[in-house]
Amino acid sequence: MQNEITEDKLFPFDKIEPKWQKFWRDNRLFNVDTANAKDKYYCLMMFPYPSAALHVGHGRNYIIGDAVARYKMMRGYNVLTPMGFDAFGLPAENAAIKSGIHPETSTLNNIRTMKSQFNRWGVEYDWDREVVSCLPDYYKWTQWIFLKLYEKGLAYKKKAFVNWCPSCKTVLANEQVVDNACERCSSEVMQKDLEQWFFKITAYAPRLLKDIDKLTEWPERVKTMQRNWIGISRGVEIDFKIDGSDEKLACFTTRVDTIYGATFMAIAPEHPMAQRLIKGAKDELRILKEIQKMRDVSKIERSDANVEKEGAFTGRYVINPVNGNKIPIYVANYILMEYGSGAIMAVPAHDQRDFDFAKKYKLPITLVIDDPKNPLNVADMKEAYVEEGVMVNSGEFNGISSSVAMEKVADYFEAKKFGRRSTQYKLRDWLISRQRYWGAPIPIIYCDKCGTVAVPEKDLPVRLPHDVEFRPTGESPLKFAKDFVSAKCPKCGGAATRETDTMDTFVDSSWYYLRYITPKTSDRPFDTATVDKWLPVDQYIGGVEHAILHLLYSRFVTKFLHDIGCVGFDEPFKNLFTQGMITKNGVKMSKSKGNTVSPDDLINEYGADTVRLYTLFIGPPEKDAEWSDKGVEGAFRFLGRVWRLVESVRKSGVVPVTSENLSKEEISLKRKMHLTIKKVTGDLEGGFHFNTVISSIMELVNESYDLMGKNINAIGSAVMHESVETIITLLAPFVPHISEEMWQMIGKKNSIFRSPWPEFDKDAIVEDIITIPVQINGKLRTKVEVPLDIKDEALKEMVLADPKVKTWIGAGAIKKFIIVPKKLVNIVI
RNA sequence: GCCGAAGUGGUGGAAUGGCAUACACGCCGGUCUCAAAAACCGGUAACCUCACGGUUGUGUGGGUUCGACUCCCACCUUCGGCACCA
Repeated sequence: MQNEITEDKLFPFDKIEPKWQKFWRDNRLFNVDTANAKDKYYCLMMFPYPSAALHVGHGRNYIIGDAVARYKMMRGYNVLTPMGFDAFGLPAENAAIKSGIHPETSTLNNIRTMKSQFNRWGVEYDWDREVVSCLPDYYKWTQWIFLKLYEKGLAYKKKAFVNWCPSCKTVLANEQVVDNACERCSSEVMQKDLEQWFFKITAYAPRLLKDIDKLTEWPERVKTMQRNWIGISRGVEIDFKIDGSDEKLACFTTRVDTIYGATFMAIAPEHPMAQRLIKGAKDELRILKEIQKMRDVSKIERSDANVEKEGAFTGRYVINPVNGNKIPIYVANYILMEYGSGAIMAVPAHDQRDFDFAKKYKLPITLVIDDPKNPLNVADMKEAYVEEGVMVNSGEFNGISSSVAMEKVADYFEAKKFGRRSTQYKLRDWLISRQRYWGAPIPIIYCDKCGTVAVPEKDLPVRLPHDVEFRPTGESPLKFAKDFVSAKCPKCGGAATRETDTMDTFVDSSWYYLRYITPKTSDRPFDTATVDKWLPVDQYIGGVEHAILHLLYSRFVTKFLHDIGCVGFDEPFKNLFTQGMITKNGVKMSKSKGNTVSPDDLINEYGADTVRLYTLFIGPPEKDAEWSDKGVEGAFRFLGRVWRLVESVRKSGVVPVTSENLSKEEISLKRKMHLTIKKVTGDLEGGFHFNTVISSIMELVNESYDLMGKNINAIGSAVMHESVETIITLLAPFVPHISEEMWQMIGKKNSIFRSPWPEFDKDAIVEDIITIPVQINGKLRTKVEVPLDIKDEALKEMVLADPKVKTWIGAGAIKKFIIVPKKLVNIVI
């Protein structure tokens, strides 16, 4: 690959890189004293699951983070950039079932491998703060958070239909089900009626939604996803009196304006009143069977919009409060028990689902909102009219627009006490139980006498036993660990048993960013004062795949900790950056697709700086990008070019300090240099535009070469020395090893990361003579060179005297003469 | 269906009301060399023209403006999220 002749043209990355990696570590460049540091900057990357080997696609996240951290360091901040491992979870356990290697062993091995990969990338962290979620000194505090939630009634156990992955043999949170399939293994998810632990995240739904507005520095798409997931609906909850009973049936509607058009009621098959309503009906048994049939279909299957609507008449009626009409009550498969009150008023004329149902069961359809443009006729309607319109058949509300009626009817309902305004959310409580081994045990004890008892804080952690048969059976493997299960009741001291489910790993990852601040505290999860000093996180960087799960759960846990006085802020992440993924052959890089590119091979061939530079140059970092091996070579060539430039300038000898009497070319290079500083700094401050940052540094390198080509004596000039120094400094955050080395080559003693970022000089950017494009009727025709401070009149005269302009104008009359100062001239003829 | 993001050379992309295609990849040519590689220099949107130069051109169709990749309206396509949520 590298023959003798080319050898000396390259830069010796294989020597440079280990040298500086050691230097940074020996000099503790990335270690921060969180208690005393001023001008803090908390740069956080989502901590990874420890997997066997990282590919260049994974690398993007860490390289971006490292570049940000190093840049902020050069801007004078005390940058905290910690790293840890989200170390509990299914893959290690599944691998263990296959290979027989204990999850702890494989996890800790993988962590070691990953750390050495970070090291080779030149990605540095404050390793004194490493957090590993599967170690007892960490999960002790995960359990502590559970206990605090339990204390406040926000962790509770209930029997519920839950998502069950038959392959992973565990339950899943709603957030972990994607297209009816397990997020992890893609098996089709089933429903099971199980008793499980939940966190009451729904209690925080209004705040989680409202505070999204505070997250001004989050990507819009992430905020939208969270809004959709929380899913707010405003409407009215109506109490319908059941005919022949004192009982009421509550239902939620967002379209109270259509109340006069309600022609039937529909309740979910699971509705608690269903059994009672049908009691005594003459074909009670048949109805019961039909309801049972609906319940037997899995909820997920049932919630598919394409499933045929099914229903059964209960034989009972409710009274419509506005007009006293008797409305039949149906049990229907399209009603979800979890949303609203599990019952709806059906308005077939103005809701497509109700329309379909009414057509099938031949129920009446009453039009109450008419289309002002094309008046409707029920007999001709092929689908529900769901738009706004004019109220008809609606008593005193006739004639007004439906949007106005929406409020008036709601007011009327509240005045008459028929119902009340209400807000509903789609968000469901967070199911945290898992019937698996490799997770944090839920700190609960069951006593025959005292019932469910929380493990006292002093007894934490509830240790995960090491030797357990963890083959998945559908029941928690811990159930079969006798020593683990048997416990003393903390209340009465009697024999009791432990909860054997473990916690969802998203609980572990919902608070790790707090632990980094004071990672060694052993009497509490973190020190509040220090955490309040460092958080919210200044910059969070990670993949968009966590837009809902991790980011929503972390926001919830932070708000909870805020409410119990453990932290002073209620949003954990001020700035969020979600990087795009790296594709190869058009698809996401992954081991299963067989299209991964190994960083190790590339680092051996080109060095880490080349891989880093290419990764940052590949495109806008928030967008997906296609990996190109040719592009890597281009990055490598560029670094070689910079290296040779620095070498030539260094060899040229002592720098003349004066920058007076500069040649025209030198002035031009100096201007370019200051423009580059301006552009690079602006592009970094205004977002992470690494691709344009690098291209503008390339331009400066090209111009420096141009000057050398034009004037060999320029190599030794002050301007050239300055330019080279600037190039090295601007490149440092991206290609740290070669930058440190070149920095030393030009005689600097300090680490470049303890040297200041360059400032641009306004005066050096100003040009005396500027080129002004001249347009005629908006089309570029020529350019004129004029002094910067030329007066409009003089400019006009000069432009009109230009022979090209004269030709173009010809005999035409000038209608307008537009001058954009220092930018452009446009003549309209 | 609803919400969000995007659409620019052969390729990745740059320019957010003022010179479209910076920078890089690829390709073509030159210098050096016995030769090659590397390096350095130059060219590279399409069409017309020997050339000078001109015309067209940022998904499509309209509009605003002296001037539009950029703003407005309508649409098409791709990607991502949500979806029987009353």
